[in-house]
Amino acid sequence: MAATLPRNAQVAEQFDLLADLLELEGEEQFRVIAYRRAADLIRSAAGPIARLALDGEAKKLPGIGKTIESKIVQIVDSGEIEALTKRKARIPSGVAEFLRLPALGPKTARRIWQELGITTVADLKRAAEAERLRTLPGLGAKTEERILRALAEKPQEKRTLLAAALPAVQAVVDVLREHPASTQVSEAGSVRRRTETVRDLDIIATASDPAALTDYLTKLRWVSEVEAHGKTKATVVSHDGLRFDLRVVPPDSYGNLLQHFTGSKRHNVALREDAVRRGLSVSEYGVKDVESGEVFTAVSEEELYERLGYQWIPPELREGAGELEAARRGELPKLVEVGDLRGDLHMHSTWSNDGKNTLEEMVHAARDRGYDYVAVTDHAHYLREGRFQAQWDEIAELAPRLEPFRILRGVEVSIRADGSVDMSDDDLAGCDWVMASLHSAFDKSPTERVLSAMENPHVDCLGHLTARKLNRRGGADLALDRVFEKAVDTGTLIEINSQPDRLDLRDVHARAAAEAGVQLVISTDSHELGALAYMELGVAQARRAWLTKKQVANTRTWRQLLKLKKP
DNA sequence: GCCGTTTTCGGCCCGACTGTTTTCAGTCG
Repeated sequence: MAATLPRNAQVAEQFDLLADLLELEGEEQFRVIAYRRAADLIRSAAGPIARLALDGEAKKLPGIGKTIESKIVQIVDSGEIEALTKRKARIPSGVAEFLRLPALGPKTARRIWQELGITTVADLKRAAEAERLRTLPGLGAKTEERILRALAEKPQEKRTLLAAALPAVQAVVDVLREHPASTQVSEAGSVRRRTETVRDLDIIATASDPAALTDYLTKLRWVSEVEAHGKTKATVVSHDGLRFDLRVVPPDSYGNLLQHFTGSKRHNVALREDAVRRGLSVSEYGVKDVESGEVFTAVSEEELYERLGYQWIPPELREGAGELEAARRGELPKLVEVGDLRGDLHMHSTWSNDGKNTLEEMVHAARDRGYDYVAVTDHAHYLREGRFQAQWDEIAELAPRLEPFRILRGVEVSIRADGSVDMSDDDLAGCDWVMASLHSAFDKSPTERVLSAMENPHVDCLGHLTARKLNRRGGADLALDRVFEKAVDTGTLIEINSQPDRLDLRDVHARAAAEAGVQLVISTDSHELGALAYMELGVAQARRAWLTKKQVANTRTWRQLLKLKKP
């Protein structure tokens, strides 16, 4: 039974498709939005939504009511929402694909289907080429052109990793700040919220001479393409393919605009809905009192949130996931910061074949970052036949010279297909710190293997739990709620891995883990000196997960941490 | 379809841009 529960992603996909099809049928907009919202919510839920629905608990989530809950149960029972099955029979599958094309919304897609009888993307292309779309009133040459251009483009470029976006946007912000015309410059958008990947990089500024600033951006050396260039707005693409969007705004509503362009969309919608209930209308230009017509503008975000009755909300929390309610009550958590970390507990050296720097170099670099301790966690399979003892000898020789900084004897073991780990109990018993990770066979009962690894009394922490790789693979299908429960029972810690393409646990899962009572560790899994700085990414992820210093084990001294972990 | 410090009915975020139009619907973020 439990093994066959549909994944949240599959459930969400059905609701999204149902929303598309209803929209094509001209269904009322708010029903459609309700399904899309539910899909969104389900996709980011940590536990299996199907189990909640079966228990009648799903409708307690905001945005899911009796109807949607019963539709989730239909998916469990018969594999598909009944209403979806019905509509799939009525609407050709190709028509829903039209909606993915720019400038093609449901109204237009429906007319193309019903009035021209076009039901596949291939036919749509042919019709556009034959200039047949413009026979419909309201459609013209430009629309045909746009459709053809979109179809010619390569499908779905990859999203930019935060690790690439962050230094790039910071560099551009710095450059713009130096320009004499600029007064205030800030990153905005998803990069400011520190989402794990971003599509484009938003920057907001105020300036004495806005046109001079947008002009300056378009003429910077590294700009390869100028997509838009006006007096208050410019979009440029860099040689490495990053898209920057600069908006220059009036100084007296800088707070309103920074808030608006930081998003997220979900956060802004929730904020505005809440404002409407209080007789206020919020836009990027100001807060209007509907009754008196008075408009309040804010020079800072702090002012704006205060006017609306909230604590200032850190950008990392602005995802419409309960932050407004918490901020209204003044109960936002004090989020963990990079400076809180006392040590890095996942790091490789040349003792692992894929490590680029020696143990000595890595350890020195960790100490230079100001940590109190570091765990050397090379891969177990490179430490056979005396090599483990040899590594310990090196550590023993090095350690006294660095005191009081502490080098921990660690190891990263792999969780095998049978749930055992690839190092003997004797060797493990000599370690200060043991990480256990999935490295292969991700589809072979991953949950049971992870649960079994946690039963091992030597395993202190799970590394990169789902083993996902951003832009490459989705990660193991784990029953995370069971994993978190077992982690609490056994006293096993769970890592937030800071590698740019891992960031695993992801934000919503880390939040669920902490809420379940799991202690988390933020570590870098460094294979070279420069990677130690990835701690910033892991911390950003932790902040998106609402984590406080207390919920992150390696904000403690090693002595304190010893009391938390398995004996 | 969801939801409730006016409401179990009647609301549901806001504005810009675009293309095709003579005043706006559709799409997008």
